[in-house]
Amino acid sequence: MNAMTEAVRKNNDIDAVIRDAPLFQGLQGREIDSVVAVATIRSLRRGEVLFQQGAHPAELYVVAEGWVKMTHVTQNGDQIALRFVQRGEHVGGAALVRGVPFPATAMAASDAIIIAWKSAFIFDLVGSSRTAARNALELVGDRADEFLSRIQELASDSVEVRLARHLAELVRRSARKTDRGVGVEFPISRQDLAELCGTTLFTVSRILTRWRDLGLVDPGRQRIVVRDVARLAGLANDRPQALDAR
Amino acid sequence: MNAMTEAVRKNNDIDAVIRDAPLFQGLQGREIDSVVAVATIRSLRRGEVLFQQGAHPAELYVVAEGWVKMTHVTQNGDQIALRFVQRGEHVGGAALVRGVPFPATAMAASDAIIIAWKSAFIFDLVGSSRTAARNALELVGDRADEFLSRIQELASDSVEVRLARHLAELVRRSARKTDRGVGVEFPISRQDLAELCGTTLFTVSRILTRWRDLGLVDPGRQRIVVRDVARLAGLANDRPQALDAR
DNA sequence: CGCTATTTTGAGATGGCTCAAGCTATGTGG
DNA sequence: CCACATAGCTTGAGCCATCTCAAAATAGCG
Repeated sequence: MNAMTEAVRKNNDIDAVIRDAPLFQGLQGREIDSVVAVATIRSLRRGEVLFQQGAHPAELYVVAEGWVKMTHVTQNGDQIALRFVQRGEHVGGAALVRGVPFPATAMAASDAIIIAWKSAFIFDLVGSSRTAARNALELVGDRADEFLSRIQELASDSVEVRLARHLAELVRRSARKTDRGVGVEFPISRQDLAELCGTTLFTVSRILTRWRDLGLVDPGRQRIVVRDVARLAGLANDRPQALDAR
Repeated sequence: MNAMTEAVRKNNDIDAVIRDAPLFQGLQGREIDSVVAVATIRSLRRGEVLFQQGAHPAELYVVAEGWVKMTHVTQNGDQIALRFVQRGEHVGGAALVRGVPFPATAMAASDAIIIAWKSAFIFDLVGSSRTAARNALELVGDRADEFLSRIQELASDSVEVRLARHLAELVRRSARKTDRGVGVEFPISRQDLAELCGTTLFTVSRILTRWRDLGLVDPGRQRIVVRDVARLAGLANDRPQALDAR
């Protein structure tokens, strides 16, 4: 594939991501065309920060390629990983449409490509399109739902169940499938998993070691492959018998 | 005060609550008048259920008098108290404007008066009024913020800090001030507090006993009076020295 | 090949949970 | 108006999941 066709493929690709983005669902004709027209692209290298917690949103973002980690820092200084955002999803979109500061910092978890729109353009859109306004409400609502399920977890599940659930979710959304199992497709550390589950990296490490001995996962340095998705999902649903030998 | 003037007072009162309700903020003239016109009133006795978790919202509610407890039941069967709703606040409003099932059950925590609107009317309003649409977004966004702060708490504060924070919040919103301190103005059990903090009634009981010995609170059967709001607030901000003797 | 970040493992401490038992307001029926 | 029933609360004892801190092992990377 030469440079030219590669560029064309990329454009089509980005076009598709834009048209499928949650905030733009259902937009028609001129509206969606103008959204595509004014989109800008930027690429991030792993570790680069897209925006900081507390900053005022100036742009709306969608991930076109790669993964972005959203981290919230509490008053006590503890880090919480709110979410890993993948291709097709908004980053910080709920804050932007509400006009409030970002509640978390967004950092590229892998090299990534981000699509961006100036906030003024988005405000116009949401103000003028009933469909976009409804999408904005849904976006924020989904965020609330997600938070509620985190509260449930923290209030009533063990660390092991929480880890199983988040890991199952990550591999469900990941495309890296091998004959040996399904891997998380970006580098993720024990610390990252700990922040996702509200625990410590030590506890995560111990649990992964146990799961490895049971043949559930194949953990590595910044890398995890789930060898038995079904059993992991069983654990995630708080069915301890998922750990029984087969 | 005779029955007639009492009825007039009540009406003015309810009128004021409606006009100040979050979803109706900023509505003008005919719009707000029609909102007032079609409002219906109902009263609940303590313990009565307004709606059940999982039900599809048929009406929008605002509390005109009393308190309503929102309880979410997890898959494991654990109860979580999401929030105690007071006069002027919506109950289940975020679910209604989103058109999703109620995430929690609403039960009167004291005798209460509720103002209600048919959901069709509210959908018309939110669909036709830009102001109401923006208010809906804010309502849902505030819910998300609230949930995020619960996640923070659960992930990084001790039970004692969480209890201090929720109790401080309750008395901040409560109007029952006496010379002996500030009381929560509706009956609230140890179990209720435990559900609010994600702990057990035993742990709550122990902490309250300790606080009583320190002169911080005056706990009773389904009743709590905070005698030193400032020290409690200090605890809530995770400053252990708040417990030092004075 | 050595440096450094990441991970594992160990040992010990502990906050909060569980369960059992007893206590005390409050309301109720006799 | 008393005695009893009951719901709510307290207290005790034991336990255990998880945290903390220290140290060693390992794996990439420059």
